[in-house]
Amino acid sequence: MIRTRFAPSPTGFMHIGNLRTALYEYLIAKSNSGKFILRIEDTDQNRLVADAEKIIFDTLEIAGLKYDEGPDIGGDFGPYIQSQRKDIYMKYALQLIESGKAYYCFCDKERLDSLHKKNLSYDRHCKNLSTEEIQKNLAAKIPFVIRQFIPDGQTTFKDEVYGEITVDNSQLDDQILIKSDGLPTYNFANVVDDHLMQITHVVRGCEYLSSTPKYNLLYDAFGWQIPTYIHLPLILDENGEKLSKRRGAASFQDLLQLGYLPQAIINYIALLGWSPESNQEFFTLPELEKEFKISSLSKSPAIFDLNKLRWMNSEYIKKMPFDEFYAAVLPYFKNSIKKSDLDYKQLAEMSQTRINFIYEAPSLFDFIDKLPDYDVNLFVHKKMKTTLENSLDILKIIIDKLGNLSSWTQDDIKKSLTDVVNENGLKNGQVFWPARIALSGKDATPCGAVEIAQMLGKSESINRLKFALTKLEGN
RNA sequence: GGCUCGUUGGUCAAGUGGUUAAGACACGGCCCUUUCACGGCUGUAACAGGGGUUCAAAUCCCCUACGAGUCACCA
Repeated sequence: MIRTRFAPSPTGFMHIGNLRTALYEYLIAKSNSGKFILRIEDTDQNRLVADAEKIIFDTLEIAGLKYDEGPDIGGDFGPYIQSQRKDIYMKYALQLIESGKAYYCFCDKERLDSLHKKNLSYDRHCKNLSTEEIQKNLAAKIPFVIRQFIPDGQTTFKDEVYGEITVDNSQLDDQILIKSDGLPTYNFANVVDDHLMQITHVVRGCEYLSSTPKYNLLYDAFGWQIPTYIHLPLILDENGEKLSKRRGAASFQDLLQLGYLPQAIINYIALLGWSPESNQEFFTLPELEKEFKISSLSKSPAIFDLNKLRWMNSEYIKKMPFDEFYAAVLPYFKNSIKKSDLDYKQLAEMSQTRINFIYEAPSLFDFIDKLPDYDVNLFVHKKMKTTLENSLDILKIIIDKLGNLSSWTQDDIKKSLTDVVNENGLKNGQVFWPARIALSGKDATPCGAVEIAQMLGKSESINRLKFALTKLEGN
């Protein structure tokens, strides 16, 4: 059975690249009836952030990535938090020392720094300490780390995405397995846990590609079975650089805050680095589970295009069942529009195809509370065949006609305006265009003159039409 | 710098020796329409460069260029 794991370190926010990794791990497991496991990698005590775990739980929850085992729900291979597994790693590290695959190192920081300055890798200064020296140092409580001994030769591994990769072991440092605080390094904890948790497919960003040989050397040193590796290409920002907080949205939380819908985000990032066999581009999570194939993962990095995400978001808004959309948008209308006798349902209907984000809906109707300052030239429209002159004349007729209306329904208003068209031998646009401009003061509105007049009410409508008259006359 | 990986339109991408080199976003045009949006139709635009192999190369090989990753007691 396939088992994958998502192993974030609790840094306090969910990078979009990490979320995609989690998504693919989830999909690889689920598309094969496997298990998806969550493991928290908190071995760096210097980077602990409060509530960071909660953000991970919440993100996966909102994204719909349900894990089968994890810190908060348990499982047969716990604990699922690395800081709670400290003793396990030490035990395995000592086992490697026994078999000569690892060794104690007592070198201090100054010594290491000086090597580093000369661009040298670790010189194995402590590799051949005698047993007595080691015992003496340990007894004297000299701080130590445990290093992996990298043998000569070459290491080859196979990645499902990148194929076979061979690296000369001379490129590899005798890496630290156990730090001087007694906690394991990421690489070591990762190998031990993936083995103990019976992870079959190791899925991670390709920044780990070059350290993979070290992993294999560890698996070999233990005599453990090497997992299937799946390295994922990077996600870059619009400048082709790493996604960063500075340049806007780098995290899932940022995107949510900007108004992107979780399903739209998931759908979009699923397509960054993977493509389906068909041309389908809208996927629910269950559909992804069905369609996902490791073989159609891409090798080259992808640029995160907010533009396309925005489009996808607007598509998700359009697809929402109306009641759901209405419930989501209603609070925004109530908070942002002062006029209270409005038919919010109608506003919602008019909004759904016109916005990229739910919160944008009220701004479509900003002309209701206050007529904006507008340029008189808005009345001129070539295609509508309107000019400053005929707009003035026509508006006079409209004011007259609407002023005589006793009932102010959309049907009544529409009939009146249509009458103006017919009775004066005009084109629709010649009446409706100036009316809408006068009523809204905007060249684009989410509805026509009739609806706007009805929303504003009779007296406000007449006022605005008369105001337009003075503008045109003063011209 | 060493090592490793990558390179199809502005962006995401299909493509696994023979195609008019898909599709989507963005951009332009047209239609629909009392504006805008939606919807429909349509246009511009790509195999990084150079050598091979082959009857035939975006697809295979080599070199170059460019980009990226990595070389920590970070993950």
